[in-house]
Amino acid sequence: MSDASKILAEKLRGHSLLSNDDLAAIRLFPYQLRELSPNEDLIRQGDDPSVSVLVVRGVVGRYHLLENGRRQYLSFHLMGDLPDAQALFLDHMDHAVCAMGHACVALIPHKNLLRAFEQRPKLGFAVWRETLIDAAIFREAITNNSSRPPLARMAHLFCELFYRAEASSLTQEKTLELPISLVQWADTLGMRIATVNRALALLRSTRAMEFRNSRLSVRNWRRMKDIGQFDPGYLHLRKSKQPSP
Amino acid sequence: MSDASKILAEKLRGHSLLSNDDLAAIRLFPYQLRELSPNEDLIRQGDDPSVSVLVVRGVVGRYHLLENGRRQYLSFHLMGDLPDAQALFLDHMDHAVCAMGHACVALIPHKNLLRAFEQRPKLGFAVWRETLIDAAIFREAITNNSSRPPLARMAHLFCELFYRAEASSLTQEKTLELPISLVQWADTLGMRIATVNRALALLRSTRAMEFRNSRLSVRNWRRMKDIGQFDPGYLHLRKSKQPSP
DNA sequence: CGGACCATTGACCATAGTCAACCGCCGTGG
DNA sequence: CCACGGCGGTTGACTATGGTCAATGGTCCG
Repeated sequence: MSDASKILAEKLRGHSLLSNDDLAAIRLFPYQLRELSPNEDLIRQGDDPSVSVLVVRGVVGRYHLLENGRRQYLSFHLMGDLPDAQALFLDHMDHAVCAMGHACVALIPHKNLLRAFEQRPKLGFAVWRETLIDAAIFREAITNNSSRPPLARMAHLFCELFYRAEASSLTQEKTLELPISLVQWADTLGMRIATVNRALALLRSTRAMEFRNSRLSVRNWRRMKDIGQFDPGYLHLRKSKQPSP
Repeated sequence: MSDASKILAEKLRGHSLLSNDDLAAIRLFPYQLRELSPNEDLIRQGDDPSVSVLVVRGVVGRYHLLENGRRQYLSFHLMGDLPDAQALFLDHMDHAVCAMGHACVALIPHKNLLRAFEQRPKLGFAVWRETLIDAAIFREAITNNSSRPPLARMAHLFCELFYRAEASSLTQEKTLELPISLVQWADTLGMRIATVNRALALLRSTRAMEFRNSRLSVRNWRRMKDIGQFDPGYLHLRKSKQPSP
């Protein structure tokens, strides 16, 4: 089984039960690998891509471009994520997708995915579920950015990213590589760089976690969860209910 | 064709092309009507519903319950919306669904929906698309609440609701019934009731729009769009591309 | 009639935004 | 080789915006 197929299969198996036939169908998807430089745009607002993106390595982000030229980052994606699955069924991108640091993605043609979903509805349901988890993450971001003070807001986002990374075995020694600058955290959380910096300093002083040199280190997960008021339920990472019509 | 089926079909036809067989399948969905009082919870956080909700009349909202007991409203839904479609594939609700004013919903069993989606993938794709538009609305809410000042933030939300209502022919004489109190607007936009009130007063003074007695009246759509920096692209309300595998 | 809830307004204050200066690092080019 | 410039991060001082609190009035309903 090729690399990208294995990554996709692993990801979907994180929440969905797939039959051997489903796995075989995944194995048949053709794809093309693409290396990305830091900050490189993969898809722009308004595009209508004909391939889907699977993150193979690194971190990919999605963002809205604002009238004043600034960005609002919407989400970050790690290995196994499908950051633009919605393009399968929507005719233009309402946001852009870019690489945060160096990254590698696999591009899978829409037509192969769609054909597989028609023939194997359960496989489609698994990807559908993936897009629904995506939406749950957006909902949490609304709440995070709208109703938590700066410290908790940063902590919550760190908790989420770390938790998701652990679920995909992407952490090493309680640290996670996140090539995201303070300006970018600011443009994610709806704060200013100064506030981000002060929040980071405060977090460091709690000894719960530390972000430095593009690495997030977790020192005390329990305390970190408390500070961020983090409850991972919304990530729906256990096996979810399977449709049994 | 029964009422609820007609409403659902109309909604899906707003963005998807459906065959006569697809429409026939929709007509076969059994459902139960339920009347809701203002503020009545329909689904609670943590529930695992076995029926899907279709809004038939009134306004329905979704919200996160916060640690401090306050609410963060995530979205509002008008006639034709499926405010909990994600429950089809996720095993517990990460948020609650409630009626904002008096409302009426149709409850459709998951098992009928899922069986139809297996037999008629295109029908499933249409509902999938619906959930993807939902996600696009969440993304816009992130941006709205995180990076627009109070005045623009209110205006943007009003624009979105009015635009969606017009698309479903739910406005009368440029006004829209929205049984949502100032506290609830505040809990939606991440502001305080005082700020909401001042923003509303300011909006009134622009003569672009007015919200009073649960009614939103649009006086000057062009100016309103400008104030809210509103671009309806993210609502994906034209016919979207159809899968042709 | 009394109480609850919603809307409105004013005065005060705290928080985060703004602005500016500075540091360290790195890559480039003289 | 070093000088330079740019970028990312850090910090301090000031300020403006929006949050807090309190008081008032209106309306609906029991």
